[in-house]
Amino acid sequence: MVAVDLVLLTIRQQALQVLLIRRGIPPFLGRWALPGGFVLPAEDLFAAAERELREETGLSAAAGHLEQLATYGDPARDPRGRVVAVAYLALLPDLPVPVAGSDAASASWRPVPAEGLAFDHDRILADGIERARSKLEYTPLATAFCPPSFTIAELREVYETVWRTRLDPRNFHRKVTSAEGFVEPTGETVIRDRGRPAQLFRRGSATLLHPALLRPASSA
Amino acid sequence: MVAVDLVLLTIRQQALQVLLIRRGIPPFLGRWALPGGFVLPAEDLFAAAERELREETGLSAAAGHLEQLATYGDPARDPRGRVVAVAYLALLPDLPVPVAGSDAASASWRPVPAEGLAFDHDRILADGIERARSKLEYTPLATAFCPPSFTIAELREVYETVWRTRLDPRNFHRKVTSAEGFVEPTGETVIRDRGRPAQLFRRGSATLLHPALLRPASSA
DNA sequence: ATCGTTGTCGTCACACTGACGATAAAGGGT
DNA sequence: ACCCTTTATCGTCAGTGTGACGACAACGAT
Repeated sequence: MVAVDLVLLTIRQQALQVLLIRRGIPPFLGRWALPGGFVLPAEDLFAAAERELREETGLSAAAGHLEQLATYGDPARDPRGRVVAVAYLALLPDLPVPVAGSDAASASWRPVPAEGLAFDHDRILADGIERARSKLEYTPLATAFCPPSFTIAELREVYETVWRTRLDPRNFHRKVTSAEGFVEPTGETVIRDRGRPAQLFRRGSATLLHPALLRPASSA
Repeated sequence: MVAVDLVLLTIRQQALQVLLIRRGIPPFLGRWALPGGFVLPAEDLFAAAERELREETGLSAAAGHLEQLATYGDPARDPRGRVVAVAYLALLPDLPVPVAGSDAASASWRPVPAEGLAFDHDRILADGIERARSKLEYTPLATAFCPPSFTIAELREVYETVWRTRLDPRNFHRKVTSAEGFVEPTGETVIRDRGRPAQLFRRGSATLLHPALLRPASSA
């Protein structure tokens, strides 16, 4: 009667992508759906979300970020009967792992926006994306999409991808490095493709950004 | 198995208060608890929250503001067995009604912080208060605590009470009146206690404040 | 009339922002 | 070697929002 559904977001191939599973059984046979499953009788909700995350990706929650999103309880959301779904949102770095499918034969990363999902998963996904967009503004969670060390340009690409915007590299650099506890320099530098080598950074200790990085007004 | 719990906040007697019910049956007999109840088999979660709100206060959700807060599912949170609680947060104007107790004999407004509540209601209440504090920053929801028309000073008292801070009346006035769609003048004026008459305002149409009203740095 | 009280407008220095110029440090081609 | 392109990083400047606070307006009480 109580299920946990996951919105797993990552950035692959310059695009925001979500992990979806093609359903092998009715209802919604053959349709894409968010991964999820029922909560075990003596299991905490967060623990259930962590378990699903591990089953689907092999990752622990520590690698990225996992938080409760919202709960969906429309009596008609599941044709089989009353199922209340507690949705969790995860932001994950790009995995070399091509999704260790456990029971789900065909799981894969799909670009967002995705449409025509099973159940009310279109709305859950939309809510998750909006939450992610908004959290980038006032928390350092963009680093959850990055590997342990990264350049400012890579962090900027995260913002540009999630917000679907272009950001001025010079202003972005200034804001990120002046926001207390957002990123810390590792001291190393690295050459990515062309151009001058960039400094490497790791996540800072802040949980809230001050000042915040507000997205530009027009978000079509 | 699925319950809805309500965090009903209002401002009475210059203080932030929450509606609590003294439990008449075990477990936690005699302790204060958040109002709540089980979700009916064919009932939507939001509808269940609205129903509880109406039963406890006689108010409809339209009078104030009602939103989902979070879901709590620790297997041990209810000694009687597994109950997943979907918590809702409501911000309400000060009711002349002294709480129309339906089944709950002893419901009353209690000042926050309240401690020693039944179940995990201490945490739910704390989460609700923090959500309310934070929402005042970037939404016009402070008006949900006010009657249909109000003065800027009354709106300021809402902020001061919820944030436990003093705000400069002149700066507050400037920010509120310059934030697009926050409040609209009704054209009328009113004399409250002493001093110069104040203009009356009603809620504007905005759902997001721009620019936001950030709370001062130190929030003890 | 004077005073205390509350509401409203103005001023000023400072912080943050967006737009954009300038320089640094790499690789590629000739 | 020498340009040229590319990317990273630092600086500048005007506009805007903010906190601190002065000034005045409009009421009731004395």
